[in-house]
Formats: sequence, structure tokens, C-alpha cells
Amino acid sequence: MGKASRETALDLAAKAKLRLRAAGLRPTRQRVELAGLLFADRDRHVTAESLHDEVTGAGVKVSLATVYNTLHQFTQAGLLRQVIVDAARSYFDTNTGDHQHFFLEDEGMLIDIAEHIAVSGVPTPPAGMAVDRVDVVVRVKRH
Amino acid sequence: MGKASRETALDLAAKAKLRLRAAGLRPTRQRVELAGLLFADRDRHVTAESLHDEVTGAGVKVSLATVYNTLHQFTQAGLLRQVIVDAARSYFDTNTGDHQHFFLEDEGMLIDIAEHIAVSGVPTPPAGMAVDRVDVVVRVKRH
DNA sequence: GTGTTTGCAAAGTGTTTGCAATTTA
DNA sequence: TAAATTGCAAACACTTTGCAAACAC
Repeated sequence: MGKASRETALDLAAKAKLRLRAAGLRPTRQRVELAGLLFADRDRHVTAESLHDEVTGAGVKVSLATVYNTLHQFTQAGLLRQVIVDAARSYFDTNTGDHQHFFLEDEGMLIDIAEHIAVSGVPTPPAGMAVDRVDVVVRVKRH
Repeated sequence: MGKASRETALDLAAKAKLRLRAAGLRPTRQRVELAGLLFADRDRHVTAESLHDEVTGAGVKVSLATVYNTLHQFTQAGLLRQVIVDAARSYFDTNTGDHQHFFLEDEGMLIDIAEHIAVSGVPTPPAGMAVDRVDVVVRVKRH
């Protein structure tokens, strides 16, 4: 078991390095650790603080400032997407494809909507403007 | 002309007072001034700072803290609705009805969409959750 | 080696709050 | 007068930045 998980960890690190190089980012220790957590398997939603807690909890030392910088670098590189749902903090989504979200207001949690959502009735944008993106946030509450 | 605009101003103040009383808020000088600006005629979108600049520019003294507090009181009272489109600041909308927005990313400006927008394909919310609201933001950019 | 990246601490932003002074009813 | 409201300044939470030390290539 120890062996299997070590291999997996090495695998993750190797994949993370490839991904970073492909994005034109130097695979530094911190970036590799963060990418390893972010892109391990399923899609994820993190805040700078949640990711910092996670990486710190895993016994890895990365400063919060570096987490912020890294999240922005990853976003610029197209590895992450920023989601605006809460005035208080920024969320980052590892799913960069076209999709929408449930936002659980009670817990400040995002969930990807896998189904395709159609928005109809959007009028022509104001003169000189072009649609950049249409964001749909389904805000849900415990009932 | 001076007479007509004075009458209009008085009218606005009177209407603002009525509106405030109806909402259960004491019509203080500051609230009346702010309500007068907010509910003068058409629907509006403001930030705390833009409203503070506006009221200050009109020669009225209201502290920024009071503007923040007032915006929240108005929101709680159902006179305003908060719109989350920008991580940097909070917008408040005098149109409290069910509608969606264009967000002009270049200028940080909101525009109401008068047309009815239909969103289809939203799956059942996670267990124990009920839809509170569906927000659609059409982000547009200069092209 | 050389240019990039990190981490700290300090600065910055938008926002909220404690509390004495003021205002409303 | 009693209770609510204001305004200031200080506190706040989240985020960004300056710069010397550490690191990648």
C-alpha cells in the first residue's frame, strides 16, 4: 500500500510537471504541489484560503501569497477559471469548460452542473459590445 | 425654473419619506437624501462609493459608513437588491423584481435586461436544497 | 550564472463596527 | 426623554505588492 500510494504521488507530481511545462510555467516545488492537489482527479472548486489550508495540512510549506499568485498564474494560463458568486471571496474552478454552477449559499460551496443549460431571450448587447460569457448561478438553500 | 425644481425636490423628499415609513425606517435626513437619489425616477445600479460620491457631489454630507449601512438597511427592507457580478465591489439595484443583467466588464457597469430570460436544463438541486434564485449575468466587452 | 519565483511583512481595498454625539418621535 | 441613527476612526477580511533570499535551468 505504501508502495502503491508513493507511486501514485510520483505519478501526480510527474503529471503536474508536464502540465505546468505545457502551460509555460516553471515547475517549482510550490506549483507542483498545488497542481498536484488541484488536478489530481475530479474537478474541484477552491478558494485561496481553502487551498492554502489543504496544502499546509498536507505538511507542505507554501505561503498564502504564493497560493494567491499561483491561482492567478494558473488562471491566466488557462488551467483554472475564476467564478464570481460571493462578494466575500474568489473561487477557482478546475473545470475550464463551458458550464454553470449550483451555489450552496449556506455553506459557500460550488457544484458543477453537468447538464447543458440553455439561456434564451437574451437581447442584443448594447451597441459596440459583444457577449463575452453568460454565467448562470443557481443559488440554493437548505429547506 | 427655480420654483419648479424646488417643488420637484420637495416632492421627491416627500415621496422618499413615505417610502421609508412604509418600510419601517425612520426618515432621517441621510436616508431621505439617499432614497431621493435612488428612487427619483428610473431604475438604478449603484455601489456604496458611487452613491456616496453622488450625494456628496450634491452638497449633502453623509458619511461613507452611513451609505453602507443605509444600502444594507434598504436591501433588508426590500427596497434594493444586491447584485454580485464583481469580486471587487458590491452593486445595489433599485429594481427588485425578477430580472437579469448585462455586465459591461470594461466599465464595471450594470444594465437591466428588460426582456424575459428563460433558463432551461437546470437539474434537480442537491438533496435537501431548494432553489433560492437563478442569476444570469451576460458579461459583455467592447469589441 | 542569470532570470524566475518565493515568502514575508507591509500596504491596499472595500467593508463593518464600537461608541460618543446627535437626531427623531 | 427614550430609543434610534449618525459619523468618525479603528478594526476587518481578503488580496496584492516590494524586495531580498532561494531556486530553476
